[in-house]
Amino acid sequence: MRYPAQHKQHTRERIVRAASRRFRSRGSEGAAISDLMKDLRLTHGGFYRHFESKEDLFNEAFEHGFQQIADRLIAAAEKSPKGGELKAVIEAYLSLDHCEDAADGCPVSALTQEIARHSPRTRSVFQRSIRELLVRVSRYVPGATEDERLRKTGVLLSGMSGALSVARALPDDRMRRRLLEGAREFYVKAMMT
Amino acid sequence: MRYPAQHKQHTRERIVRAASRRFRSRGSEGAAISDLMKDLRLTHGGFYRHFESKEDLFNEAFEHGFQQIADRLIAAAEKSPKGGELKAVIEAYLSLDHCEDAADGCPVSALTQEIARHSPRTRSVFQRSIRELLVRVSRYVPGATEDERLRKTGVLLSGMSGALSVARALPDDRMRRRLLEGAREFYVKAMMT
DNA sequence: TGTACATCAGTGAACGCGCGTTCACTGATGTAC
DNA sequence: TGTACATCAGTGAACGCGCGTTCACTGATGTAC
Repeated sequence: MRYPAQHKQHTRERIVRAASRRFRSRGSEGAAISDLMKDLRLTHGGFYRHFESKEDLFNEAFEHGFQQIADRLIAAAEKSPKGGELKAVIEAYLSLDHCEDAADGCPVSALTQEIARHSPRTRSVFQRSIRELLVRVSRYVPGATEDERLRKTGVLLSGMSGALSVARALPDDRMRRRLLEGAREFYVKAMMT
Repeated sequence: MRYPAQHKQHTRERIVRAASRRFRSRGSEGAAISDLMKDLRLTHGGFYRHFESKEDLFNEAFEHGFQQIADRLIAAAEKSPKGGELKAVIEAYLSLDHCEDAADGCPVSALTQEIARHSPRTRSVFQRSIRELLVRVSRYVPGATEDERLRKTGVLLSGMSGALSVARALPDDRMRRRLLEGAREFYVKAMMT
């Protein structure tokens, strides 16, 4: 059957959103295309009307995740009291909420390790995405020059993503909370100076 | 044919070592048992004389990787001048060598994200392994109490693993070096106080 | 000491399953006339 | 305005492949006698 003009684009966006969640919570190999399509009450055959390959979807999906986490960190900063923006960013990133919700969380802490093993194409999409994230977040990070702020933001975000990844792998709730708490304190203190 | 008494154990250890390297460089899904066994000039059928399942091997393999990285960091500390131990640990972890050699590198920066998606059994092996690593490395980290030193070590190692994972995913060599360098400077400075 | 049998690490074919991808088909709506 | 045809998002069976796991078999050496 023939669909209204914007129908196709709408479906495409729904696929990206659903995929982005699934990839972040299960990894790219843990999320099958037929399951993705089932999420949207579609069948797997139609997938290839929208994307050339699973890898193409993967790339778009984590790009979308990068925008989502940037929006979220910026929202946290903007609603915090003047001067507390960076602290708010750190506490949002290293929150228990973020730890427990990988599906809507930062792609860096969910997918970096497998992206390192993906194709050059995927890795360059990753590089572009993370650079944009850094640019957007760096305005809350102190530093004499733009360059210095970007550098510090890179260290901060990669460091926090490591803490979050480890926390998610720990089965013991207490140990997980202690790591997150320790990391929050550490980065807030170390980044303020 | 029947083999000498210690033959079986020897083969088992060879499998663990080969698997440990392969898993760290390709992930657990990227390393097939038949390839692992081929590395040792054996066939895949014999694998199950040594391990109950691939998951069991995976667990032993990353445990082995944890010991390896601990040995390496301690060796770096021990051969550094008095008072420079922590700096040596940080610079060894965040070295370009370590970045380029995931196969013999730290399992945290190679496998944590997928371990978070593995079974509780695997995650508890991970927890035990990382705790041992922290205990061994914490003696070079300043802090008033053992507890404080462990905490700081956890933040440090998880943070460095994040920087290393991101660096490995970046396709651009310059950006990778800058991140590693920035992280080295940051952690050396922040951890000394 | 010699003989018959047991052992068991390793072999390689086979099984079963999941999954990415392809493809002939459907059928409601748009377009040409 | 009405009719014939084209379009194309979505369907679902089928294909091909990789891979974890199983299993009957091999054959050199150890053990029982």
